[in-house]
Amino acid sequence: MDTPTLDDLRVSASRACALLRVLAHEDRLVLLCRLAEREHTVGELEQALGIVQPTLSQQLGVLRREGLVDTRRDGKYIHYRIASDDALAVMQTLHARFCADTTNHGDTR
Amino acid sequence: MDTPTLDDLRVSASRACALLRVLAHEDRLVLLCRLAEREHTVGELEQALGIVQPTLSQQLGVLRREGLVDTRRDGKYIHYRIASDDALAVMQTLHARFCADTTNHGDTR
DNA sequence: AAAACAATATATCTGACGATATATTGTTGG
DNA sequence: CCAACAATATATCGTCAGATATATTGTTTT
Repeated sequence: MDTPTLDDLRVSASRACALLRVLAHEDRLVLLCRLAEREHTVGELEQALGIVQPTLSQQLGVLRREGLVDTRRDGKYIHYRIASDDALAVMQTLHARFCADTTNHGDTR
Repeated sequence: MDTPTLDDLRVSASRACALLRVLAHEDRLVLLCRLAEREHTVGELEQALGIVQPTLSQQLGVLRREGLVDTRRDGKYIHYRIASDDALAVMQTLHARFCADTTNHGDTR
């Protein structure tokens, strides 16, 4: 468990970076927050988050292509849910750090 | 501990997103990996990572301005170290997910 | 303490990528 | 076949990364 080779590090960093690039977008992050609770239809997300539908669809498309979410069609509606454990793990870390309990204002920075 | 208001969510997402944008860059990620072990001088980082000095200095500048690293001058050399617990927490999550022990190839995706 | 040298930082420019908005097309249910 | 919902295509625009040149800061030697 010592320092990895530069190549190994680069390979891991490249993969991690690909995930981070998808997460580093406020709309997508908020979408994933909601989806982390439970699955949602596009219409629900649109209403809950106030994102206009085409924008929403594009960002959902990014999440789909990158494998962070999966879809399920139920008649007219399409339900989205989180599909990536990696993404979920990062989301949980972020939640603990940035959405922590507002009663506890310990500034651990 | 139920669903936050949209405003709260947006505020948290905005802050988290700011961190993610800084992390979502392969060179910066690799830099932070090395700095997570111990502090390093610019010259050490340059040699260890094969990044040309001006590029390195620019990325270190980003990390500094965003408060992810801190510096200490020792004569001719400037030592960099990680300064943000938030960044460190995300780095640890990423390490566990993407740099896991190569002997254990469990694909938990 | 001044000159020469080494380490680090900054400025400027160019090219490429990513985001947004608008328009259009596809699909489902009645 | 019409209305509502969702996805996609396209054009425009801004932002960011990388390269080169240059500036700044500190150290060492005399």
